[in-house]
Amino acid sequence: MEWAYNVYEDRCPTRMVLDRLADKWAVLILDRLRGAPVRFNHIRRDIKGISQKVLSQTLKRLERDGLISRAVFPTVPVTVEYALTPLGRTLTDTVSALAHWAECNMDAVLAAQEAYDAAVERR
Amino acid sequence: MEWAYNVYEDRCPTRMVLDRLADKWAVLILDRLRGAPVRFNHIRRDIKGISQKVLSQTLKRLERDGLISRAVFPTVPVTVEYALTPLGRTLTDTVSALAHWAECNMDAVLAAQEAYDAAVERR
DNA sequence: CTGTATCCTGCCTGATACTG
DNA sequence: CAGTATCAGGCAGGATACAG
Repeated sequence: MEWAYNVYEDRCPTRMVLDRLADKWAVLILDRLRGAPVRFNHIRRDIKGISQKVLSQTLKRLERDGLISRAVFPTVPVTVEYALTPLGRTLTDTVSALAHWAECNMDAVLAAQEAYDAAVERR
Repeated sequence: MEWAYNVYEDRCPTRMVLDRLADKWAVLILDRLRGAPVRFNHIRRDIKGISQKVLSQTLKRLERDGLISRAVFPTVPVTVEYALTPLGRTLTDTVSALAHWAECNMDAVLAAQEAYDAAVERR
């Protein structure tokens, strides 16, 4: 499969979309939402190291991009559930493949880094 | 396919790897290198908008991660060719799938953005 | 041609505090 | 619980100049 001609162009819409996807937190969040809807602080607890601010920002961006939905329940205090939209669901396999690759090839990458650093050291 | 338990942990090696892949320029470069080896300035010209510095940094990181190789030819002036390593080649399909998704669903995302912005406007 | 070095600016982020 | 507002600091990234 080939990309369309304009992926390499600056500011083409495809690049904009790619920009969103090429984000660590977005990838983790999209994967986290693969199952049932999840609440804000639940995601926050699950994805270690993400700040409230960044989580909020990323969720908003993903919602704006139509990848996730936001449902507010008028409980006290309020409950908000995030879930994948149908569009977002078409992306999960791809995104998970990326993360899966990271899992599987982590060792190879770490070994390569050590070899590289050792080679630099010797110079 | 499920991720290993620790993807959600902070500073796990998998996250480190994911960090590298979740980079716009890295994705574009890896895709650009799918064919024959390419020289530095050739990549620079092809990928619009990338600066010399960022290209240099990203290439070095990808080389350190064992994803691409760097071959120096003692011509005058010197010629340097970058190519995918076997390890890097195992990643191209995944990375290209991501970019392909961006191409195919660009319109849906843009439409979602417009709808979102219009909804915000109305408030 | 293929980079590195330096400076400088702007944005991103964390920290903190506050609101509905 | 689910955010927003504000501020300060750091670091990524552009511009420019220079080197091998």
